[in-house]
Amino acid sequence: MSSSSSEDDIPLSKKRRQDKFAESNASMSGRSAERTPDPAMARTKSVINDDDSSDEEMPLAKRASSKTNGKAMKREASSDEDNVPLSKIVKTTKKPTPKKRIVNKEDSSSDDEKPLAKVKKDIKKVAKVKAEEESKVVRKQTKKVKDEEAEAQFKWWEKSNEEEDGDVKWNELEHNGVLFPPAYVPHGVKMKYDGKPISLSPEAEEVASFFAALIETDHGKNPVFQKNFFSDWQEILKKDSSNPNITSFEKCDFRPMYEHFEVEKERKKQLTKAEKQTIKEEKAKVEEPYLYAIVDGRKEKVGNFRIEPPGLFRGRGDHPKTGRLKKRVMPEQVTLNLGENAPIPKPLDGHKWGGVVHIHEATWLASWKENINGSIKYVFLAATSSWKGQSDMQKFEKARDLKKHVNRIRRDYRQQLNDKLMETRQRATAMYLIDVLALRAGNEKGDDEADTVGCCSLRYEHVTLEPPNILVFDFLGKDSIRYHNSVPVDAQVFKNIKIFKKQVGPDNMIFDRLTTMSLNKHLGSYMKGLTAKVFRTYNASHTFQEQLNKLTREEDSIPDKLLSYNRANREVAILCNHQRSVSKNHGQMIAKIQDKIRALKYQRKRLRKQIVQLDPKMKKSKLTEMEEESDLEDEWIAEHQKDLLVKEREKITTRFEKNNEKLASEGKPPQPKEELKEKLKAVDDWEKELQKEKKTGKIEVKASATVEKLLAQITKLDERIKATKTQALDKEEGKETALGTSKLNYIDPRISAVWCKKYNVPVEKVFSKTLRDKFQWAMEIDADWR
DNA sequence: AACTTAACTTAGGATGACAAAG
DNA sequence: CTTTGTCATCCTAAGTTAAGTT
Repeated sequence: MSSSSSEDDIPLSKKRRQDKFAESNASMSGRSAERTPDPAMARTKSVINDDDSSDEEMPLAKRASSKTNGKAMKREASSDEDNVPLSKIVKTTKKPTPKKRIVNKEDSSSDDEKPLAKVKKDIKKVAKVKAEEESKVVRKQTKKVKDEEAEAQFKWWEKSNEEEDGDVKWNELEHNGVLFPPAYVPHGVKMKYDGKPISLSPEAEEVASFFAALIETDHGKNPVFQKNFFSDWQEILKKDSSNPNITSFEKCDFRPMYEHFEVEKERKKQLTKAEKQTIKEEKAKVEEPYLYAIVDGRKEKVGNFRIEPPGLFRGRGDHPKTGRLKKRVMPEQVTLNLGENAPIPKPLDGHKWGGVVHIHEATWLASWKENINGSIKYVFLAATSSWKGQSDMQKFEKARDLKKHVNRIRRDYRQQLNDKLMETRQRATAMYLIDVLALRAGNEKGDDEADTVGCCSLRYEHVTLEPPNILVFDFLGKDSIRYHNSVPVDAQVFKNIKIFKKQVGPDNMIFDRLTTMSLNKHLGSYMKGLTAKVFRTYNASHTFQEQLNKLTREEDSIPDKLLSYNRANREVAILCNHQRSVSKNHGQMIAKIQDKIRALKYQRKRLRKQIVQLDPKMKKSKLTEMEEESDLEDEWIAEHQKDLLVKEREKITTRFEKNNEKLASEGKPPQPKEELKEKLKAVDDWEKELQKEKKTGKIEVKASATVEKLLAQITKLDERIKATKTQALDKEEGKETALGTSKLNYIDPRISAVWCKKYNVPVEKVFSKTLRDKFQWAMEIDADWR
C-alpha cells in the first residue's frame, strides 16, 4: 500500500482491490475471530413474530456462523430438513456410485475388461442395449466419414432427443493423453543477494525466475504473494546444499533475471516472419496428437490437453495462498479416463501414469490433483464438442422451462416473505434477491480462501438499510469483484433484512438458517433441475431479449443495429456485474483523446478567426451558433503551440539524419549541415509568426483562402471532433463492463441468431469464430423462435 | 467430484500515424 | 495535396486457469 503515494494514478479497478486489502489488514485479527459468535446470543426459538417491536423474540442462528465448528453446524442444518414437508423431497433415488476401476499399466493389456466392466454393464444392460446398438451404427457411419473428411461435424442437435441413457456418457473413448510442459532449462543468469551475485541449483533458479518475471506486476508487489513465494522458495533452496543460505526477502534482487527475460521477450519479437512461422509449425506438430479424442467413433476436439505448467499460484483478491509454488505435475499424478479397448498412451520417458480408469459416466479425459488447494483439475473436451454443446443447450432449455414456472415461484416467495417460520422467510427473501438482482447462490468458503460471498453467505456488513426501502449491497463476489448496488426493494424484503440483521448481529451471515443446499432443494421442488444459477441464466437471457426488442429499429443502419445489440448486451453485463479491470493506461488513453480533441478545437478556432478576418460579417451569423471551446485556455494554447514547434523540429532533424544514413549506405556524401539549418529556420519563422499573432490577435490568412473553403474545413473538423468525442464516451462507458462473459455463458445464442436473421445482420458481426463454433447448434434456428 | 463460469494473460490482427511516393 | 506502404499501437479474440455451483 505504501507504494500508492498518489492514489489518483491508480486505475479504479486496482484501487478497488487495494481498498479491500487495506480493509483486511485493518482487521488483522482475522476473520475467524471476527466471526466467532457470541454464545450469549444463541437462542433457539424458530418462529417469527412479525411485529417489529418484538424483533428480540426472534429466533437466532443455530448455525450462528462459526467456522470453527462448521461441520457440526451443517449436520444440524440438514436435520432441520425434517421440517420440510414430504412433498418437497422429490429427490430421485440415488444410483449407486459407479466404481472406479484403477488399472495399473502392467496388467492393463491382458486380463482387462471382463469382470468388473461386465457387472457394470449388466446393471445397466436393459436401458443400454438399445443405445449401444444405435451408437454402433452411428460409429460405423461416422468412421467412414472420418476417413475421408475428418471435419464433417456431427450434428447432434438434429438428432431427435436420444433416450437419456442413465448417466452413461460414452461407450468408447480414445485419446492420446496429455501434453506435459517442457523440462526446465536453466538460463544461468545470476540474481543478487545482499548485493552479490549468487548461483542457484536449477530448481531454485526456476522458482526464483517465476517470481522475477512478476516483480513489476501487482502480484509481485503484493506482500502476501511475496511472503508465500519466499517461504516456498526457501524450501526448494534447502533441497540442494550448494544453494546459498537465503534468509531475507529484502536482500534479494531479482532484477537481473527480470531484465534477462525482458531482453528475451524483445528478441522473440524481433524474429523474422519465417522464423516465427517455423516455431509455430513445430509447436503445432507437438500438439497434433492431443488435439482430438474419439468418442464413440466420433472425432471430438479436446479443450485443455496441456498439463498446467509449474508457476506461482495467482490467487485473486486477497487469497491467503497467493504466491505459493504450484509444483510441476508428473505422469504419476495423472489419471487417464479411457475406454477399456482404447490403447493407453505412452507416459513421459521413464514414467508411469498414476492410473487408468474407465468411468463411462464422466466426460473428463484426464485428471490430476493440484497442490495448492488440493482440488482436482480435469482435461475436458473443447466447447465446440457435442458434450459441451449438449449441456449448454440443456442449460438454456432449462432457463426457458423456468419461464413456465416463474410466476408461480414468484407468487410463492412473495407470499412467504412474511412466513412465520424463520427458515422459510429467509429462503423467500434470498429467492427474491436471486431473482431480482441475479445474485449467485453463495456457498460458504473456508478460511484458506479469499473472503468472498454470494446471496446465501451475505454477512451483516454487506447490506445496509436506507429507509424507506433501499438496500445498499457492498460486498466482494466471485473473483473478489466488488458488487456495489443500491436497490429499492419490496417493503417486506426491506423489513426482513432489518430483522435478520438484528438477529444475527455484526459479522454474521444474514441468512443464518439457509444454505445453498436447502435453497436448491426447495427450488428443485418447483421444477426438475431448478437451482439458483438458473435464475441468472433466465434473467440474463430474458433481459437481453427484452432490451434487444426495445432498442432495435428496423430502419437503422447495421452499425446502429450493432450498437443496440451491444447496449442490450451491456445491460446484461451490468445485471450480472461482469467487470473487467480498467487497463493500466486507461487514464492516459482518455487524456490522449481529450488532448486530440483540444488540438482539433484549436485548429477550428484558428479557422474561425480567419473567416472573421476575411469577412467580418460572418462574426454574428453562423459562427456564433457554433459551440464555444470552454476548455481552450490561453495557457493550454501556448503549451500546445510550443509542443507543435518542438515536434516539428524533431521531425525535421530525424528526417535529415535518416536521409544522411541512406546517402551513406549508397556511398554518397551526407547533406550539408546548412540544409538542416535552413529547414529549421522555417520553424523559427513559424514561431515568430505565432508570437506576432499573439500580440496582434490576428492570423495571417493565406491568399488562396476563401470563406467557403474555410467553412468546409470547419465542417470536416466538426465531424472529426464529434467522432472522437463519441469514441471517448464509448470507451469511458464500457471501461468497466466486460460484455464477453454474458455473451459466452448467459445469453441464449438463439436469441442472437434470430435477431441477426430478422434484421439482416451477418452473424459474424456479433459472434467471433470461436463463438460461432461453440454455438453451432443454435445457428439454424427458426426465425420465429423465442 | 465434476462441471460451469470468470477474469486474467497473451497472441496476433486491425487500425491509425507517419513517411515516402505519386 | 492525396495516395500508398510501413511501422507501432491498440484492441479483440483465443487460451489459460482460478473460482464458483451442484
